Amino acid sequence: MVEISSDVIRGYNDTMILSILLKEPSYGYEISKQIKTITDEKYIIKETTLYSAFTRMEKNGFIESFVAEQDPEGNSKKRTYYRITDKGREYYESKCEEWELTKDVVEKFIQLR
Amino acid sequence: MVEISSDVIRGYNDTMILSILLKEPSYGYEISKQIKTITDEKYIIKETTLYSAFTRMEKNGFIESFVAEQDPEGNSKKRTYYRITDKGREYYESKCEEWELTKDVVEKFIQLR
DNA sequence: TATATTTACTTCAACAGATGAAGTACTCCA
DNA sequence: TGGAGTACTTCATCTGTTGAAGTAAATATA
Repeated sequence: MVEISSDVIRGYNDTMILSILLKEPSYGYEISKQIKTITDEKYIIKETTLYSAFTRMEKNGFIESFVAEQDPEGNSKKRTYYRITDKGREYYESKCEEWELTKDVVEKFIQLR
Repeated sequence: MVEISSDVIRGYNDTMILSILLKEPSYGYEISKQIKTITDEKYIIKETTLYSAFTRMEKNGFIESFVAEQDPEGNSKKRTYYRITDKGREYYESKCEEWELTKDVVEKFIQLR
């Protein structure tokens, strides 16, 4: 079973999270489930990786947080939602461009079978 | 100008070096020039990255070093050459497999234009 | 011949992102 | 009543990358 090493995916955790937030605001647990589903369980983001990415990206102005209740009555558990900012959208797009370049570069050294 | 961030390439510096050593033994300066040429200068490996990769990979048994003279008379500058081991070849192959998986995963989150 | 550039490294300290361990607390279902 | 699931937080540690700086021989240029 081939596994993805963290050193490879390192540069793209933020991009994955942002790509999910492009559609609508979301929160940690939900985003981690989505990443799992989208990748057919090939990649499962670690909790600490995810939450530290939130902190970092909020500091960088790529996302904004807001607290919301799980149900409208307000008698349920609180969640911290995140929404992507314009700066985040720009960053995401630059990462997509970077990916094309990275792929070209890495593939010069990869032998396909 | 799109630039490759070190966090992206992190997992593949070793792979690039090994891919060059697959053909024949080589040394630092030569390998760095080859990476530059092969990638059309899109990626230039930093000296410290390169030499720390050598140390790490030798420790892991992926490469072996030997010192050789630049010309047969032995009156020239010494170089440390590296040669890939069987373990290194295995590692390289596993990295190639991993790459295919990584590419699939990342591309689920990338928007092409 | 003097000097600048290229070749070929080494050492070291600092940094950033990923991660394991551990803990908290609430909800839901059997 | 208790276990699984949800939804996080804190903290210490690790690894690979990097900048800065230094060394020294070989080669090109003036």
